[in-house]
Amino acid sequence: MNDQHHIRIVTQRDIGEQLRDAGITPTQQRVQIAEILFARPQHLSADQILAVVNSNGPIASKATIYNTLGLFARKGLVREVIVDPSKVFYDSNTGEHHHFYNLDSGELTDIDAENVMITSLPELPANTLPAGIDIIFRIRESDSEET
Amino acid sequence: MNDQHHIRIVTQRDIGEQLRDAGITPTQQRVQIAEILFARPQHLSADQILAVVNSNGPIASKATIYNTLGLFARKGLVREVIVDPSKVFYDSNTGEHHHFYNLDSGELTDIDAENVMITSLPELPANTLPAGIDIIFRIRESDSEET
DNA sequence: ATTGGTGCAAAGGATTTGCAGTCTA
DNA sequence: TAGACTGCAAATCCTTTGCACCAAT
Repeated sequence: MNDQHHIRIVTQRDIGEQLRDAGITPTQQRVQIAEILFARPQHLSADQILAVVNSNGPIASKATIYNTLGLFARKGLVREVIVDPSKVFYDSNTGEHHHFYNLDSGELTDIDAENVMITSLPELPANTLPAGIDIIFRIRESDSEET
Repeated sequence: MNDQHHIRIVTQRDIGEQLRDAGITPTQQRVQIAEILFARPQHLSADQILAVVNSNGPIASKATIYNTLGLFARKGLVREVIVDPSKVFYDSNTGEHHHFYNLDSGELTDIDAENVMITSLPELPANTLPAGIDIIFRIRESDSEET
């Protein structure tokens, strides 16, 4: 059990380093949020992160969650996924990939970039540079009602 | 000038027919909103439509705009484009196509579907059906600042 | 008359902001 | 200690809702 403890500390240090490398001061709240996000590739809303962060006692406020997620996104640590007008998802998978969005469950699923090959690219408008491609496959449950 | 008038009336009738064909009762407000949207393929936010509709005197309220746009979207007359967390765009082009989204100007531009060929499609999750594909090329002005 | 549609204002939910207090370096 | 970061609450912004009034059948 001491090893367990040791491992957790090491993990935290690594995250601190990562944040520092990204030019972010690793505060307690930021490390906590980063730990949750980077535990595995996942898609969480600000609200969900707030709930998880504070599940063992109050650690961060709503404002801090938003500030931190915005900061992480600007620094490229997470990717904002905009598929639902009502909220933004933060994706801890920053590799090139796309998404399924289940309209019925609201669930977001990764699609590896190599499973979606675009063979023909459009010409960019004058004086513009590419800033990213989002491909969203909207899906529904096979038994869901038709509108 | 009488011809002009005549033409406008005919146009309105056509839109009324279109709405009826879509199962929508063509009220004055709905026709006005449809006229604006279908004048040409374009991308407008609820707010912009509100402004245009009422530019020559108050014709529709904010609630009616939202109700109508939601109705049109459910009936397949317009397509909701979700690229900006702060607002939804309504696209009067319902043909298959994709978008450039200029992060600096907020401008949305159509890309003909034939200019984006996807050669490899991912497997859908179990028990789901396709409900649409959105492809968004995010771009920025070539002279814009890097974060 | 009945049903559906509209307007207004209030309610809602997500995100941002201002400022005082707290932590990091 | 100085500057950065956080918390709280109020403020914003977009969108939805509730309910009374108006319009069409």
